[in-house]
Amino acid sequence: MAADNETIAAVFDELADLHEIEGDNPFRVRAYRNAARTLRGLGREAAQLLAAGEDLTRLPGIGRELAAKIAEIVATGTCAALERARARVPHGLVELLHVPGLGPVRVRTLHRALGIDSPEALAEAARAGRLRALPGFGERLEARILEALQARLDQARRFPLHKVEPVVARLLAYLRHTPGVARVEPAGSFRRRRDTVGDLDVLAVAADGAAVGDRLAAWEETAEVLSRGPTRASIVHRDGIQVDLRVVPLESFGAAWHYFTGAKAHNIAVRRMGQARGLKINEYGVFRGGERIAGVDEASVYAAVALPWIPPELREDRGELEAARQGALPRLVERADLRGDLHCHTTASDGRDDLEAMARAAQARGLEYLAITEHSRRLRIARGLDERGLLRHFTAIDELNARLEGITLLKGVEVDILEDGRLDLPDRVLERCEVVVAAVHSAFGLDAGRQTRRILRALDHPLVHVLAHPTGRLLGRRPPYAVDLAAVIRRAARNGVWLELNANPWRLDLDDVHCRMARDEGARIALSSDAHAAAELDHLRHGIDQARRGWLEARDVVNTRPLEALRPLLAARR
DNA sequence: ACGCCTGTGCGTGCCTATCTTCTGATAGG
Repeated sequence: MAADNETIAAVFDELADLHEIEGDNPFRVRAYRNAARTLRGLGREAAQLLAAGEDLTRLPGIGRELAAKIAEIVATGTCAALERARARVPHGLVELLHVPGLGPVRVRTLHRALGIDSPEALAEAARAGRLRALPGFGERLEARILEALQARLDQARRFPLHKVEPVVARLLAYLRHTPGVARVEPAGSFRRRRDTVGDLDVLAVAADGAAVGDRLAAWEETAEVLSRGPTRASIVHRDGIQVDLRVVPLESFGAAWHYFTGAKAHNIAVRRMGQARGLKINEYGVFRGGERIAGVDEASVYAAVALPWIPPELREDRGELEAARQGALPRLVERADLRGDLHCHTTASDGRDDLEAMARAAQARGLEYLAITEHSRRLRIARGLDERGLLRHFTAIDELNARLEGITLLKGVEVDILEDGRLDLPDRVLERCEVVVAAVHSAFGLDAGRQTRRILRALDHPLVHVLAHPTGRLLGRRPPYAVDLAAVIRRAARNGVWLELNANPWRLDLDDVHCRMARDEGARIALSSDAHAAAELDHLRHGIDQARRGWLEARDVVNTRPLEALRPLLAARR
């Protein structure tokens, strides 16, 4: 199958690294990195655009050369320019570039002066004390490099958002109890609610920045202090994540929060808009000449460039500034918009709570309906139900519904999509279900062609309402299976099948980019908890985070509808 | 390498803090 956007972006990133190490024109390096970024945020497969005969040079930052390379990579998986560059530059140097503290200048120095071309050789030289004498190096850097190599900190690690939430909560509570600290807020990708975060950014308002830095360094969960100055400090948390603290005076709070929230590309775009108006925007405020004209809150920063405030989840420079300028920002879906949940399990298959516990938990969370969707027979490990088991379960649901008030359980199933795309239960059973959720739980390793055909076949089944967790990924544990998601989204839109945004914080697929693609293609989203216990109904809020990053409004999410409006939609598939 | 303007060229996404260092390199959004 044709190379996907991630593959193309990876080629461009590597080209950027290689050219940077060679000391090539920095603008060329940036062009490669920009192109990689454009592709990752594109929301449509470049291969598809090419197949449709579209002109890729209309994409920002893609010109004749890069468009030709994209076509080459789509066809062959690589490109001649990459192979040539790889032949010129020892492979290990690219790895060296990703060691903290090393950039292109120092990597070149290492290679030229000492012949170092791999992390192993670097570690050996550092241990022998041969780095400190090099220009641009010193004893401290030598020690830090050795440490980074030994701790394998050179491997970029990202943490699932929900794993760092408790750390952030404890950190904020701790810093807020510091004398002289008026305010402490999270920023960075945590505030933008990305599904994974690389580090934690925290902003504090205080007159004495060094004192706040000292306080962070003294935190009982601090494992190591990386740097400390009068306005910023960085530490490594005992769980391995880096925490960056920034301290500003009150009048700069909004400008600093905006700066520290990013994304970087969004900041640059806003600052450019400022430039065009003769303004200078930095983390201390918005300045005309030497005069501060805005910055106490975020809204004032945006207002200085004639924009409304933009929700952090949208700040990726993926069109939000243009939308804001036109007054066309989406009205993002909120947790309170959800009226029901279309995917959960009970003790009847692999859940931990029974029907009644799940029903009451859903009601307590303000939901009006909950679809009970046990696994089907094929999924033995989850004690999947066969026809008899499922119909007996439906009887229990009917009985419970007769007793319950204020919450309605819907009779459903999460039916396995078999390797050939058929479903794990016969139609006569599926016809008895009010909600049919179909999902892949096996044969993750199929090639993209077969996996895509398999899923498309399931989407063509007239009794399927929802495609659950469309990529099967588990953050940091299991990559998405190979599937042409653009084709899946188009077929779902055409057939009126809903795509799930699985709110389990390890899954969160569809991801942000594909949620937006679905919206643009006219496919609807079912935002579901996939709860295997009553408490996991709280996972819905993680799904909301991702949905907002995907520009989704309440109307794009089917389970924002009240039950009486949903029932006809469900019935329409019958 | 892009993109704009032009005519085979030229300028090129922002701005600041800290350290590794010494007038720069790296890192951060």
